[in-house]
Amino acid sequence: MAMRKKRTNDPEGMRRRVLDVAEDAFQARGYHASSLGDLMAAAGVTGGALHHHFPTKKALALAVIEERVAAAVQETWVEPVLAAPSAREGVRTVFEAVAAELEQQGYVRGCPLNNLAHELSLADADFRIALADIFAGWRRAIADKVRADQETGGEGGTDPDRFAALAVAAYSGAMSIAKTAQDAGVLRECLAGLERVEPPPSQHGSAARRRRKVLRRQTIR
Amino acid sequence: MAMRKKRTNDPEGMRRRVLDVAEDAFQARGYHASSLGDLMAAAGVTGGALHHHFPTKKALALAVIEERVAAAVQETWVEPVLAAPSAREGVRTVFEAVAAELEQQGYVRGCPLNNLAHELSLADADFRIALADIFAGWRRAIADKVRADQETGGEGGTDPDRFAALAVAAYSGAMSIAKTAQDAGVLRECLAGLERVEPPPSQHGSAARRRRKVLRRQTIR
DNA sequence: TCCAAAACAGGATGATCATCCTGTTTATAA
DNA sequence: TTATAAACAGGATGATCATCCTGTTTTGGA
Repeated sequence: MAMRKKRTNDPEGMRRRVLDVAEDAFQARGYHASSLGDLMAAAGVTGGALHHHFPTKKALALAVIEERVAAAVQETWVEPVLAAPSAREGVRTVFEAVAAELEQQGYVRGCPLNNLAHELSLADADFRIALADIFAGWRRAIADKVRADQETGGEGGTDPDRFAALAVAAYSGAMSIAKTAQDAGVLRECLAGLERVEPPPSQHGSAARRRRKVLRRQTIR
Repeated sequence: MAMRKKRTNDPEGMRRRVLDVAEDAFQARGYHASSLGDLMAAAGVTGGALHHHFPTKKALALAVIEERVAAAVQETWVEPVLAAPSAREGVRTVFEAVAAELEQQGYVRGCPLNNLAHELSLADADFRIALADIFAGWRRAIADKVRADQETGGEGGTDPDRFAALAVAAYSGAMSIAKTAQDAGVLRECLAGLERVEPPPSQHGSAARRRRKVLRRQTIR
């Protein structure tokens, strides 16, 4: 009198479970070090099911990048920056929030975008382009926010693209160092430095004029 | 009348050839994506010889990190910064030199330290510590240079550790972005931003005083 | 000269891994 | 109800890979 086993098809749920464990594994161990067998076991999914939703490992990774990594950048960076009173304050908020989170959880796994970017962008053009798009959107969001600040009077002569590039690079690099040192302290140091870049509009105006000149040279590139 | 094949033992040369191809392969394809078979073929080395000099793949990677990656950071960063008139000028020199080199060779393979740091620092504690030491030495060299500048009168209130952390992070992050975008332009943008961090000592002195205060707060961390 | 250790050769091995394939079950629409 | 496709199961397969092992050659000191 063994119970009749009933199976229920749940394609979305199964796909989601696979993406969940893949996102986690790629983040923790990387793409090459994560075997599909491990993922199948962790997700409780058979080979047939996995292959049905993701015919190749590359397809799975591409989905992780486009659906999960992009969303992570959106949630941890783009949305907080857009919601902040200014780009500068948004950047500070994110740095501090991430640093606090890392310090509390006691270990640093690194930035998912950076981790995959290093391992995959030279390996495959599709990977590289998908990852580059995320970097570009991230930078554009910050630069646009600086431009919006400028139109409402704030953030005098700061070059939007330059500030965005430095913010994203400083964060990415700081996360690399933090991951290697397993210490989030460098994030706070970088934030402190970042806050001293082209300090907020002073009352003088001379600084703004000087900056303008260099900005034009910069635009040539 | 076939020639008698003569073999000549050359342990140092063989070890060097293996490290050469391993350094290159780890940089271009990463650790996991580089098989020992590939390395043996590229170096023209047999399995026995490889195993004699490097009993495991990990031992080989550790040697690459400690002997090659550390040396690369020393040559491209530490020595130029020490040789420069000031830390600030040294940082600019390196950024510009690397950007120019990347633009001329047409592609970006990324920073060897960063590439391996991302792939290996969570995988193995020995890897992680070896890589963290290189990061630490890199930062310390820049910070020490700032301190030396200050003792000879330059670089007023700039916090040495903060400046070093930001320089290293900005460079590492910019290289990540450049590698993903296959465009070194972001390096120049980050350098431009970096040069506007706590701008060099003005004649006024008011700025220096303001900076001092924040610097003290920073030291608490 | 002789001998022990280092240096090198090259194949064996067992494990792992991504993909594929043949079925079976479930859902959907006609 | 029935036909059809999607969803899932689970094993097969061939390739790859790091390590190991046995044997040979070279080297340097006694």
